[in-house]
Amino acid sequence: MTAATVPDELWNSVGSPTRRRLLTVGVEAFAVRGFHGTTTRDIAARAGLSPAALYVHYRTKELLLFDISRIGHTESLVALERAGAGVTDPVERVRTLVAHFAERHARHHALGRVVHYELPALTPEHRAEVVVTRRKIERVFRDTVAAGVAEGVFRVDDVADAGLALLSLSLDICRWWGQGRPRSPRRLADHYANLAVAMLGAAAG
Amino acid sequence: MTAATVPDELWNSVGSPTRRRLLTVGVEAFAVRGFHGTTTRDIAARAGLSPAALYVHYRTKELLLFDISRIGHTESLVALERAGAGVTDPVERVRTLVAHFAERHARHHALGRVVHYELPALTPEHRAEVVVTRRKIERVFRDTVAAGVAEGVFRVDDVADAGLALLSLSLDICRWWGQGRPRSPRRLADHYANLAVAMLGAAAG
DNA sequence: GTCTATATACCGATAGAC
DNA sequence: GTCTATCGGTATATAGAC
Repeated sequence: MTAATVPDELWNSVGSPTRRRLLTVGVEAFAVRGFHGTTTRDIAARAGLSPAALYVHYRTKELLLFDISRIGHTESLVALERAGAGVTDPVERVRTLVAHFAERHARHHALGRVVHYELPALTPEHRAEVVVTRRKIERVFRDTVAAGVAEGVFRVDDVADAGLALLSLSLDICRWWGQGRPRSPRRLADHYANLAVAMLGAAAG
Repeated sequence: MTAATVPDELWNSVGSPTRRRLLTVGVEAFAVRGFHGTTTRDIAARAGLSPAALYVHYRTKELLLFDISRIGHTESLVALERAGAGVTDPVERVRTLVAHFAERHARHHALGRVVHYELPALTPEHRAEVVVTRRKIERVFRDTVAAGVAEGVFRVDDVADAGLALLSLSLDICRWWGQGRPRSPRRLADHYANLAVAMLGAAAG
């Protein structure tokens, strides 16, 4: 229930099946015990390998975390941009982006915990690389708020704060999901989309 | 900048000065490196003690985390109830609660990261104990939403979801605070209070 | 209550055979 | 690419003097 299955489609860009299995069990382990609390022996055992076999695919434990984080961030940004493609009306765009991001963080809450909470465990260089993608995700939300304000359909005190608020709303789902609060990801996403639109001062049309 | 100072007032209920110092440096260390990534040697060194002296005050590393988590949760609930005491109008109550919780998670973002993200590192018994307090905090927000809906001043799809949304909005601040986004905690809290009230379908009076 | 010294266990990573 | 065996380092926690 708390330990969710990680969908294999996330690793479509990864050719090796063993690497895909390591990415999946890595997410499951890191999400529950954290990066430092997970042993390479545990990861290997979950993947059905000996402790040594891991190092053929990832030279260090941190490189496995980096691969998870890098792919997780990139796929998230690509999916977000695809969801919002062609949606120009600010109200509809906020509704679409928040619903997509919320549903994603409900369905992939284990991956969410790893990419959002294990960031400090990355080397400074690797962290800097994924932070670039994080900033792009934030900008998608902030630019949409700014566009709505410019068109006069949104009314907020501060565009940057409101953008972060949209992000927090959807992202924090990965923290509490699966702790005795059974919900439909789709319904939750719809509710949050409505909350988001209202939050920005637009009519709840 | 990222490593914030932890205010000593948080540990007013703790008599021993050495314990207070251990609680403070424990928060600082756990917030950055996580529970499993922090060594007892590091905690002891930060407190100006030998590695062995820690065990006079806390029999295990987990008991230090538990003390931080227990006090952090209790103080948070007490402060929240005090902030909302006497505020009965649902709109003003939401504004007050969200502003308080948001400002707290900005000022005490290190403590927030420990109590919210290191929960799985507690023993099942200790985790169960702090979860009781967490549920009470959630109920403060949810009950306020429910009251506003009953009075007809709020309009939401689902009371529980809206309550969690208020919580997410304020709580997630501790995740992104101090990462190159300088802000005034008070101003941010005011902005978020306005967003929260609007989110629930009330007039932004 | 603090120290130095250390027991005991485990961790990340490597060596070398197959 | 996987295995068994293991190195070297470090972790939590304890023993015993002061």
